[in-house]
Amino acid sequence: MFCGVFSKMENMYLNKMNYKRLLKEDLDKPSKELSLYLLGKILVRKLKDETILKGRIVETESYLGGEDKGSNTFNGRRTAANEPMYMPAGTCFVYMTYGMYYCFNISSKEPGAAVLIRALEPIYGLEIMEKFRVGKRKGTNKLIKTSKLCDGPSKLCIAMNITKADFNKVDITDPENTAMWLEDDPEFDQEKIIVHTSRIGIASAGVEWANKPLRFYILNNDSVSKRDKKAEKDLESNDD
DNA sequence: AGTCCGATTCGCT
DNA sequence: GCGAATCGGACTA
Repeated sequence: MFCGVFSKMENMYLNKMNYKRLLKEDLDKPSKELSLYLLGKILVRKLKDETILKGRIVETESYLGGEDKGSNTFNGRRTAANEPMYMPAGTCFVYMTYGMYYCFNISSKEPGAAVLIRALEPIYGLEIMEKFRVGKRKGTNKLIKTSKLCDGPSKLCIAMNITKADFNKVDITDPENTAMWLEDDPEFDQEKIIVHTSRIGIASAGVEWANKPLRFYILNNDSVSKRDKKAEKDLESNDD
């Protein structure tokens, strides 16, 4: 990728009109419903120097409160660290995991529940995303395929420069917040097939909750973090 | 493509 | 102390 040169995808994007910013009422939905609603929506990031980065949400996971053993809020647990999950729908919840990565969630309507944004299809600002991703790694300067820039919950935080310090507890629907927001894409094909499958990385929650179909992704999208071939095959056979 | 492993900080017990 | 909603590199095949 060369400086100042737009990719084909970016040029396509530039020809489109501006999309509508999502409002509080758009996100005021229970976690599972919000997970599905957010698929296809555009996450927009404006850096301090006004650089714009955009990615389409292609994979989400729901974390419920109460009974959900995979959730930080299991059994009503409420601490300073998980407080954003109890805040109004549209509140960003950014936490550190494995000592070195962030995960970005958006809280949903029910107290103690949220949606983890697991993957984006990079749409705009690819060069800058790549710079953030490559810069974070030590050693190699190897280029990263566009579809691999944001194909994981922490990769997308690096590529979009989403940090806990800047975004935890921030309302993504607040018009005053011009650093990050969500946009609708009226041209997104709502008929796209959505795969419902198990969540990633919560085996220690036990099989019952680890296996619940609370992860959702767009079928055949290259930027999905982990495909479930069995679930995809089952969809196929139901489709006849 | 699948599996294994080390990195590294923080919040909870 | 312990373990984590992960990632990338190394290795196998």
